[in-house]
Amino acid sequence: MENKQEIRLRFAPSPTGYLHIGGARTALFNWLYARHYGGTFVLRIEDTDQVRSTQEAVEVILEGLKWLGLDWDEGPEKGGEYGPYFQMERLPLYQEFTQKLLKEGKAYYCYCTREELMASRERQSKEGKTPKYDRHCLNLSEEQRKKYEEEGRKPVVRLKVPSKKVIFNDLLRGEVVFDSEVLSDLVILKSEGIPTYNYAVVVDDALMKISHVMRGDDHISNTPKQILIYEALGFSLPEFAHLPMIMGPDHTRLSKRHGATSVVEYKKMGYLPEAVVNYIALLGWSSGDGREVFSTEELIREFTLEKISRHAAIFNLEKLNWLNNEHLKRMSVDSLTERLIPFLEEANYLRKEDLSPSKINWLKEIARLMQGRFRNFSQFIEFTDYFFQDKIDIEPQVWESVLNKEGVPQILQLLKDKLSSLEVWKEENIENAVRDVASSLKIKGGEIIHPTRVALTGKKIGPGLFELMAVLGQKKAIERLEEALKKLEEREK
RNA sequence: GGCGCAAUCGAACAGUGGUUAGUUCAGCUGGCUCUCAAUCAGCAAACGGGGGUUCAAUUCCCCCUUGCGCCA
Repeated sequence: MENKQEIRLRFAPSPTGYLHIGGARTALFNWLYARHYGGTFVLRIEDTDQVRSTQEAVEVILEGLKWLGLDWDEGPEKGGEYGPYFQMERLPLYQEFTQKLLKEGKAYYCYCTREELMASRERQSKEGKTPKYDRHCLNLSEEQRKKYEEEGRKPVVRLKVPSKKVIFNDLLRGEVVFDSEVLSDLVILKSEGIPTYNYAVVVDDALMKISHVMRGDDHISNTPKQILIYEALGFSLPEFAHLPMIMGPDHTRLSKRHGATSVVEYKKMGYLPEAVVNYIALLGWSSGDGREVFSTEELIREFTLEKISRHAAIFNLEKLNWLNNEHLKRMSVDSLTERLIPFLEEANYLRKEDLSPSKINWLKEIARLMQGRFRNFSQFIEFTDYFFQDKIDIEPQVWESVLNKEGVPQILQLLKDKLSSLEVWKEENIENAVRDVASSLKIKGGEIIHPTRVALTGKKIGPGLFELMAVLGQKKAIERLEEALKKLEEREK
């Protein structure tokens, strides 16, 4: 009890692509656990797949983690006392432990070629057995070894797998039992001296003193192999917890087919990182009391293993949209405005150098009007174009259904005159003006408000008209009314 | 094919050996005479099947099915 083990978790992605939603969720749960218990979060890059690993992928993964706010205590760009944190820089370590296993007779060189292995496998299948390595090279004589070497064969190293039941306790699922009889003598070091996945993971997790291995449940079947390696190496076992997977709406593994699966794409689309974190936390975890909107700090506080579910979850964009909106609503107008600016620039709605204090105040007004009325910043851009562009487009359908109607020209004409004469352009005065026009024409407010909104914004929906007009400004409002009147007149002819 | 993991409304989660099986998203209906993508109210919607154990099973056990994964 006295030397209570330090809590250390890790996220160990392969840099063969972007950081996808599933990987992000695994990273998040490890990070949350580490942060909740005051442990250490390690990032390790598993780049032993030399064909598919790229430097760009490393960068994109780091970018994704940083954007989500999942900071690591040890790993790339940070270092740490258990480095290096790239597996390709750890090759000598794997060699060292392989030599040890070889010396102890727990592993052996295997010179079998692919063809020989396939032939053996086929033979076994024919006999109705489950194919596994036939241990042809287990007890090679020096002579035979030399002969193979002379033939130019490059050996792999295999672990001599003892016959036994491998039992481990999964923190989420309880006892899981595998019979090692179904396992072949697995390759731990490939002929080029590169470790296999299962071997590198074990050496690294052990050397990096990882206390809890938390990963997707697609690794459950790898766990017995890894345990055998731990045992051969004489390392003590970490705790294991296998998280349920995240699937696409068609219940298949999340992939490009399902649209945006890269975390960075959500950044581009204008989702808040804290909302994405909140959402993926909800994929497999719950507070138990029905609350769903959590800040990242709250997640750290509340996160425990007991509340993780065991079955696969399906990624649902609708719910992310809702959650993003909830986070948006909880934001101050100031920080909302700040987050908006990069997207406004991207859309060419403004330039950074034009950001005067008065312009920023105006942006804040727009943000205040729109807060809660959009799901992500891309949508904000789409919904607010009329504030930023000189000309607006009115969809033919909208034009027909709202503006191209009997009485509308008269209404807009009257309103335009009335608004032109307004000396103080503020919400209250605008509302009075509109209501006056309505009562002088003996029509309901809505009959004037709807066509006016379309004339000014090109949209049938949006913020309350009077506050919208106040922010839009007198000049633009009148110009657009004129524009609409002109077009209506042309239609008449 | 072998082995493993899982199974509650369309989706995400709660929950219980006896409950009108709950919440959120989406859907639908209605209110808000200023629209909805805002907001409020309401409706609909689930314990995969079969055996046990038990007075009683959605809940515990077994089998099947289905889904997913790993290996081949």
